[in-house]
Amino acid sequence: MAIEHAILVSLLEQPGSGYELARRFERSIGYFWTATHQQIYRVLKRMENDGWVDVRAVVQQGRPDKKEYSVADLGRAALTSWLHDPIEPESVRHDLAVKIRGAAFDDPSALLREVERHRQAHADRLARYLAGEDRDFGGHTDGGSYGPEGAERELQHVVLRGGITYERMMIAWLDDVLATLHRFRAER
Amino acid sequence: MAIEHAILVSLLEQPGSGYELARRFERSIGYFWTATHQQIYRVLKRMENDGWVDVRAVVQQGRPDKKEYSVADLGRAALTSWLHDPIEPESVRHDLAVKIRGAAFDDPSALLREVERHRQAHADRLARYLAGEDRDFGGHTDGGSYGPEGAERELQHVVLRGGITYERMMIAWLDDVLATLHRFRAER
DNA sequence: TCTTGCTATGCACTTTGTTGCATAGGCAAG
DNA sequence: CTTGCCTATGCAACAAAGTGCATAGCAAGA
Repeated sequence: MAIEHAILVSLLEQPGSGYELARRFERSIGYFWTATHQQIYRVLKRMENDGWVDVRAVVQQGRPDKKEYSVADLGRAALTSWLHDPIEPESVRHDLAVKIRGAAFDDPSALLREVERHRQAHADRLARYLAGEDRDFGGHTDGGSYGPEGAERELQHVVLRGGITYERMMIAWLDDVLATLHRFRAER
Repeated sequence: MAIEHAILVSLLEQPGSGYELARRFERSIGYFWTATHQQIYRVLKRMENDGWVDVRAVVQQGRPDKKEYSVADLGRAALTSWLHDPIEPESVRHDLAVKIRGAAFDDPSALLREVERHRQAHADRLARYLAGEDRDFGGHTDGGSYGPEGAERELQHVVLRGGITYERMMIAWLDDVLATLHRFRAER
């Protein structure tokens, strides 16, 4: 099982609607898990049927009403049980690596541009992460915002540091790839 | 599209049977793409119907006969076309990161063991990668083996270096996670 | 008022991936 | 000669995920 647990964690950190969850999956949680809104609504419905979450209709002004979900006891229990279950170390899926090995059988120039694009995308993500880190975990104690505190905050931070480390690694590796491709092209 | 291209690249590097491909997906290609044999056989059949690959029955002694697949012109063209198509930077799926954020709502001791297990798994993988690097790309010119040469070899190497860099990063990050969890536990 | 855009929710279809099961040849050890 | 293991291929059922489409409230500006 999978996305259910990411949703449970997100709802424990902060109850919210499907729409809000979808937006969190574009940032924060999205650093290590992606999900479309269709998927989220579908899973939320199932979780509601299974009694994992409670729903509350929230009337809003100036925008459509929404359904706010929060974690029910059954959901909390399901999460705890999952947290105690060992999981397999993730298996990666790197299309780009396939392309790189495929470049041996093709003109490398197109790949060069592709790798540069990816490098840029990772540099952008890194910048976003660093901005987020400064905003949410920078030294300043923002009296106005009510973010999570203590352990919750520290654990969010260490996960974000993971994202930052990952992006830095990718950039370094893509530089290695670029250098290799340039060498390869020069040889022809 | 996805696994088709990984298979095409693998078959270009070296023709082989479904069984052999499945084993490559446990090593080499498996560093950045996973696939079960069921999946591979299914896709190979489709690729054969589409004329992407050619089949040749190979009679073997001491073991069951096999079907050796190699890339046909149509497959080669399909690969080239894919190589020239831009792809989206991969989206990650880190169950462990979900668990780490979930640990804020649970006893962290269980997670501590889990993270240590993962750290060990990554250290093991790193050791395997490094051994493979030494074997296949170490300075020695092994006159007896006929590995790929030139660009193909260099590109395989840079992908392997990516795997090595990734595992090193994961180990470093998991150490950070462990330290954070220890601190969290000490605070209680 | 018409269009654009954001909030908000959802269905239907298709593709992909996973799990379980089944078959079969041959080797080696007990 | 039976059991276990490796090679080798495949089907069927199911679960998960992605893609496309549809609806609707409300606001702001052209």
